[in-house]
Amino acid sequence: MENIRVRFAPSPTGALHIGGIRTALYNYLLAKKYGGTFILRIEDTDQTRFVPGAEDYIIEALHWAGIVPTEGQSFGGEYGPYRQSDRKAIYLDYAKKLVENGQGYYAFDTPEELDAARQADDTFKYDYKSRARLNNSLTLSAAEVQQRLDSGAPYVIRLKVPEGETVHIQDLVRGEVNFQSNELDDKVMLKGDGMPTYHLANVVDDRLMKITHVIRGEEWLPSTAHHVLLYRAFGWEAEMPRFAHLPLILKPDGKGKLSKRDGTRLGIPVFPLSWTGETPEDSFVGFREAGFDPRAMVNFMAFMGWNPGTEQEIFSMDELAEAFSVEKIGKSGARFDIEKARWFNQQYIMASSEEELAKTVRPIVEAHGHQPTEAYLRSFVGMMKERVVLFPDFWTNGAYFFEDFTVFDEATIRKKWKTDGSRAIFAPLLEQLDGQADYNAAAVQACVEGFTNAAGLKFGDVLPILRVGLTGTMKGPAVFDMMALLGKVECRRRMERAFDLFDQVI
RNA sequence: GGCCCGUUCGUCUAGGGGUUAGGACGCAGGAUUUUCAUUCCUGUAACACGGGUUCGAUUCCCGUACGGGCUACCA
Repeated sequence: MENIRVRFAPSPTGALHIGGIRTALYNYLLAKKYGGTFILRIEDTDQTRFVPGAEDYIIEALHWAGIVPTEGQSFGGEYGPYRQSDRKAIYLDYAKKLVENGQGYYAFDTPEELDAARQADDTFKYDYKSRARLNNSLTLSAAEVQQRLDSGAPYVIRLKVPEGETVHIQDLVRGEVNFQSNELDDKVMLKGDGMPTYHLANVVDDRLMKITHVIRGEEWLPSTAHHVLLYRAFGWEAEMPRFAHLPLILKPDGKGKLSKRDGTRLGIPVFPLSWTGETPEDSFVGFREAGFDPRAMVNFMAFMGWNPGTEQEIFSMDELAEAFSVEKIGKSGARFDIEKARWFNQQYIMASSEEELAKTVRPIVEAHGHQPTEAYLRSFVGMMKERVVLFPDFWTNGAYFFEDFTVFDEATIRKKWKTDGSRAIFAPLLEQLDGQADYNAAAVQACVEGFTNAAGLKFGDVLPILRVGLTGTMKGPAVFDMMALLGKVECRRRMERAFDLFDQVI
């Protein structure tokens, strides 16, 4: 395959759903695999649904995910403009061409009239039958049509769907799909406000931008028949792009496709980035803010509906592009499973260097009022990285590296600490620890072992006291490693504070 | 309702006329770690149903059921 040109064409109506990210990803992967071009086109033809900030959101989300366009809105290129509202005149030309060729016609029926027709008959369709009795340039005289146009009366341009044909679609994912043209309605191509509908704009732009593959969600499959008819009407059918319709992403629970509401309802992210809408109901947390590594999100999304056919699970973007093929895209909907996403994230965190992790974790720690040295922070993330799933877990599970604990594991202390003697027993340990010239893990361990043996205790009597005394919890990295990082003075301070607490509380 | 698409463990999926139907997540148990996590081992669990075709269907065909999408001057 050569000169692959694919596009991701979202509508800026709000935050970009995770399904959109996957569509963008598959397009990107195909382009990357064959050295093609990945284009971002903004489909803002519905002025009533335009949401300020949505375009910026889309671009930022793509950058964050590493699915970066090589051409398109805000990325430049020779086939612009890439925002459909900036291409209005182009669509008008093509819509008129349709009328001139006899493949389209002007229609003057008002939305109210059409609503009424649907009210009267719920099977009403503006099609090859009904157009003969409706208000359009097929039924009106040429003079009357011209008069209406001249008077500035509102009109739309509709596609004149041919009668009695079978439209064949060769879908890369689904194989051959057929539609009877008699089932198809005469879709509006140019709206009353002069803007094109999705169908016209999409076909015209894909043609003008030399798109070779249309990879989009399954919801577009039914209207693809109209698109094929449109290519035919313009005489472009022979160079029509190839179609690939992706399976939908389904709700984690219940039935139906994943919706933005599922995120809030289940407390899981279904958007790449957080979005603040006008109301709390229209505001959502993103994968980024929830603490996901974008590489993990991408890896996870890649596997929703596609599989390399091998047993490898962890893929970098480069590996994904290498292994990707449209033929391996599945046909059935994939249920969104946040547990799997969490597993991927854990894998990526464990595989990350301390340097990388420190960079991500620093802002989290600083948000809690601490400015650790880089060395300290790196040791910290190194010790914690096998014990976290999401980035915020570093703080949630490891705050004691930076400040005193406020609650501690009382159950363990009750078992191991005696108010009438433990303090005296452990006092020598504190002294011996203070005597360590080099407070490294091995030295501290040797010291603790020496104390344990001399006191006739078992490791199991001493370690929990140290661990809970230092951190408040029984969960965490190796005690001696933590002690070495905390340092002699801090350990002594913490133990004395803990002994006081133990005596008070137990 | 009409048109279109789909259906392998709870989930993501591999596979494909004759297989012990494979992997991953999750869950359960065990080993290691005198913590937790990691790691390793083991277990759990699936071809929607009914007819064909065939020596043989989970795999091919047709139905049914179920699920989904579309059916706007929204994308």
